[in-house]
Amino acid sequence: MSANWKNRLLEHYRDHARDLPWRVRPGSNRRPDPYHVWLSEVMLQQTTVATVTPRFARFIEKWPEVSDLASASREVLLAEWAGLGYYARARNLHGCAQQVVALGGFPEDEAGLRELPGIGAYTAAAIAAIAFDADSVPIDTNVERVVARIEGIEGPLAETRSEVHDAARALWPKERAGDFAQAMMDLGATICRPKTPRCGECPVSGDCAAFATGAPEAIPAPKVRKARPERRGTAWWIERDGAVWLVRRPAKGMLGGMAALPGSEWTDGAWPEEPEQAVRHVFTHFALTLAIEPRDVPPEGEGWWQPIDRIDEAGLPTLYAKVVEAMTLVS
DNA sequence: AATTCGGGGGA
DNA sequence: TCCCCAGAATT
Repeated sequence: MSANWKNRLLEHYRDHARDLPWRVRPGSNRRPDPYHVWLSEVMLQQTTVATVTPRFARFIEKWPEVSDLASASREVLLAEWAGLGYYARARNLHGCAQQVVALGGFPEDEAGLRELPGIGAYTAAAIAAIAFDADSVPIDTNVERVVARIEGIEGPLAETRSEVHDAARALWPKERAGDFAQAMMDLGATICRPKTPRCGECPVSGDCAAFATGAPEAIPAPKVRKARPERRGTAWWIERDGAVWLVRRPAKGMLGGMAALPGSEWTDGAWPEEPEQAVRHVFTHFALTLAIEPRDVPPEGEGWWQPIDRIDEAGLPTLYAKVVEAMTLVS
């Protein structure tokens, strides 16, 4: 047992690392595939490991190399992303893959990676450290929470973020920065959890200021949450010969570029009359109740007839998948 | 500095 | 129900 908490953390990581498909074993001589590291990091932005794991496998099976992803069509890529949310990630993923191919490979330093679409401060540092063994400091919410607790930095992260980041950069080791990052993230995900930390299993609790207070879960302070507005809208269900009329949403904004059912705008007001059928879907910053209105004739504009028995191939985001679910349960 | 972007796992 | 997740881009 090492006296230094950073070494104890790395030893704990060596013995208890989560076995994730985009990883190599800690201490391995091999480096992970930069394509795998990049794809997993983008998928994991605001998305849990449990959700990402099966979707990552499907992407790699479908597009084994970054060049395969670059040459895929935008529509097919978005359809494969359907249900994962934050669809700007999928649009940027496509552009990023094409730039990487044009560059002849991934940039190996943080600054080069940061230039690519969909790669921000965290992801650039993570790829540089994990794939290329750079001494960068990837700070995600796990790292923020673990550092805030070890250092005893109280208050909501919105107020303490710069202090926490300074502390993280100060304590981060120059060697094995990628292993240290993954060790910190595993600790945050499995032991140093937001609500009920398992300090009894933690290899560094003896060096943790939050543990010493007796209420480690109180750091960081919970964020103040805004109320979620209610919105309403209508989706048109236009069915003919076993097919339904779909449209593609505008490239930017909510569900940008995704396949969708046609319909009205979403507004704060009520409907003229209460709908017979509706689905409810909760987004991060508003909740939507979407009335389903059967129609006979497609609206003006682009669209296509999608066979309902092959609706999966359209790649509908979850909101519209719920509508399809509701309409096909009836018949 | 605030807001906009999805969705689901797990308590 | 509610919280939170390997954040980025835009305003």
